Amino acid sequence: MSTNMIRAKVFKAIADPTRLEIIEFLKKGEKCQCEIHPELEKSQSTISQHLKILIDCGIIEMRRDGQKKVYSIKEPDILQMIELIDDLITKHYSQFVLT
Amino acid sequence: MSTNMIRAKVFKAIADPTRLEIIEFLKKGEKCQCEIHPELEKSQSTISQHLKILIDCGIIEMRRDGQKKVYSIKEPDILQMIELIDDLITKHYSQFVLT
DNA sequence: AGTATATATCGTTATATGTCGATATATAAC
DNA sequence: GTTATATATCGACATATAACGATATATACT
Repeated sequence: MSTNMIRAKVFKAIADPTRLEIIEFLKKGEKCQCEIHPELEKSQSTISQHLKILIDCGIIEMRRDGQKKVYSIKEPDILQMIELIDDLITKHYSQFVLT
Repeated sequence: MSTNMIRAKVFKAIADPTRLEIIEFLKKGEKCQCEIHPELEKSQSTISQHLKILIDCGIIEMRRDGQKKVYSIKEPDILQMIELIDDLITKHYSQFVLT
């Protein structure tokens, strides 16, 4: 698999509104899946699959806590990436206004 | 449109191997479309559409030069984001090796 | 062992995405 | 104006993705 295919896979893992919501929610601290899916108003099944995608590319991590599985941000650089995207969005939109 | 939907849209714009190849090619300097599609071995139609996506989210920009349209990286932060992704990939894979 | 809670997986569906060939449009050169 | 080159758009197709309900599995508690 080429470098850019791997890169694309990781970017794709981030490039979804629901997964970005999960990342934002985990900024508040570690959360179990049973807290995440009611918060985001998505089915348990859906959240389970999104969490798997984020784990598989190393963005979040999981530990068991009894019956629960508790998720947290593993790679804080992800937050920096979201800030960079926000900067880009701000610049792009302000340019739209100006032109 | 929610913040995370906009963020997702921009991340999606980056999250494609062909578009990442375009970005890499443009690191060498500005290029016209007629240089890009033979280099990447994709159809002119395909490259045209990818360039539009990158322009629409403000990652690259275009200027006309006679018959040609010349493209360049508008937002160098994109390169920093790719570096962050590469770090994440490196960490994730090395962890796999260790465990 | 039996029940309750939490999570994972399966099968299905709707929509989005990437790609191409064919064609349309735009600019330059003659 | 005609021709050549460069780019954009259209229509079609294959594949990927996101979502869900239903069901299976795993853990904890009696």
